Amino acid sequence: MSDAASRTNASVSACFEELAVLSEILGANVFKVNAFRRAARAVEGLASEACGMELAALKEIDGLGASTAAKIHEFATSGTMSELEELRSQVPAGLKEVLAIQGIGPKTARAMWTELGVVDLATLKTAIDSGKVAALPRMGEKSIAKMKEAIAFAETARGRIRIGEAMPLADALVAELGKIAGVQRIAFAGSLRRGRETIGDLDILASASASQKLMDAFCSRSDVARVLGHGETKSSVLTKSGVQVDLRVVPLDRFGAALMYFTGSKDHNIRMRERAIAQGMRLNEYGLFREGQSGEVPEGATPVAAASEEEVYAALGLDWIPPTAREDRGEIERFTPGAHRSRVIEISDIRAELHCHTRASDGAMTIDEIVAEAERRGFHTIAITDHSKSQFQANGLDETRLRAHIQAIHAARARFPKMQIWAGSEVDILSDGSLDYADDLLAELDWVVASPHAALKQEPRVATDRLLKAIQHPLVHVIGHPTGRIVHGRPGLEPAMNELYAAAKEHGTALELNSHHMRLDLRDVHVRAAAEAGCMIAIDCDVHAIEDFEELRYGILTAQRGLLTVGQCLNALDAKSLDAWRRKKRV
DNA sequence: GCCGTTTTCGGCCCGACTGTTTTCAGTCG
Repeated sequence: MSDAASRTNASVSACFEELAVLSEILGANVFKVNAFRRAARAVEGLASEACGMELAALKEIDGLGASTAAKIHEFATSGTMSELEELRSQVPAGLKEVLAIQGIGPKTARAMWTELGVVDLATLKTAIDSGKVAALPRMGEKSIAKMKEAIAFAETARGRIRIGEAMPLADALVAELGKIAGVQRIAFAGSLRRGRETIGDLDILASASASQKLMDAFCSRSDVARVLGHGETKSSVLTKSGVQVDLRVVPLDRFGAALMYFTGSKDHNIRMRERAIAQGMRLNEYGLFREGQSGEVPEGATPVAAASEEEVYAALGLDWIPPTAREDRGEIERFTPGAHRSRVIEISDIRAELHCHTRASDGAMTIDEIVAEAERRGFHTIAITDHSKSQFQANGLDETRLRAHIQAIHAARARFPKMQIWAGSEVDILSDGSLDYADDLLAELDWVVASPHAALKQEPRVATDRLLKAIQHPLVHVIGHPTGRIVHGRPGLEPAMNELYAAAKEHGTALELNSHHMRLDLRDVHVRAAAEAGCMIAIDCDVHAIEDFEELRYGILTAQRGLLTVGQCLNALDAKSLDAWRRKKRV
């Protein structure tokens, strides 16, 4: 761990998270534990690399203080944190997986470790079977049974699922349950509504005149594998595909407060409740309430605001904050009434698709089919960008085929007079940063997306230089999926992103936010940092088949999480401006 | 460990649920 390669924000964040878990097991002050967790999230959401920052600058970051800043500094120079090493030497490594079991918290984990010698899941199971766990205080028959079930679940659980799997499931559920008689309002909440790239479980919120009927219907759906809980206001099921879905029913006049509460994030909610308290109010899932003389909210009090999110935010002195911004990353300042803020991109702003594949390489559509679909969606521009020759497994085009393809694409212009149709390529950025076609051929193309596809485990410095070379190339318009990561698949390259942003701005090269839910690359924090650095971003769907156009919604959610403004998105330019931007690379 | 329109010390979000208890500790979201 002594090379600079692993000193990313993700690894710093993981250290703080581990500090939290280990100190929690050791019985540390819960506020100290929370402070470590908050530091972990603060670093994770940082625009620039924490390890490259000065101590003084680190201390200024919300959620970091003298102690956590010093730890980051130590990590930057030594590759580790001495306090973390100290805790690791005290706590068995396997206890972390014990603490991760649903229903087992720090107190229980600690008791089982110190009193029964439980050090991992295997010793936990042995301790349960031998009856030793049952001998602990407050540990009865039901607790043991639940623990066994939770262990079995943990051993088979899927973990978080990608947004592209969760969203269709949520849409279908909301549509299906919304048809049940008596349902007045229904919506999904949680991290899905915030547009996170992965989702732990689905949260669905409803108001209904006959709550029990809705709950019964929910629990008896055909794709339910197991009912985890079945009450009048809250039910949970596990679907056959292994996804946990929670349904909660709230009164219609409290829907806004509940939607806000269940949308989160937890950190955002905490900030909102703190804000309520500072104004002599209390906020919970039933509404915003004014405190009485005693400082408590009187029983049965009427809320100051509850029916809509807008009301609740307004009563707290804020403009409505979009769910994608609710991560405790400065949104309160941003959405203070009167604060200047540029309009963030929306799906209806997108008027061009600049990265797609036809049957010439590995796509499923013809040129005409893709152009027709783009036109149908109200786009003014489409760039056809099939793979280059090194992508032989994707039937990449050699020079001869590409020249013929350019002719075929240009010929389509006569059939779609209203569309701006560009002959392009998604040219491979080879491992040394050179491109897969010679410059003279690239110059014949209207549009060049340069992407890394192979050698995705390069050292960060090598990867940075490789991508910089492509960004600086005078014929390249966009860097496609810059890191090559796959969500829940592979980490991809870990270049010094700040260097990429600076070079992209200087050379007028755009960076892609690839909308496909498997990629989402750039990711949200990258988009935010790139936008702050003044880069142009292309939001593309990397279309291979007609349904891929629908991936745009995930790209837009990610862009919104990155606070990308309309003016910084290539695909939101009008046809003439976009063409003018393109031509800057063709003089 | 962090933080400040009550504070540089003394607080730190809130409610529900569960199972174990005769009043509440622990966990979760």
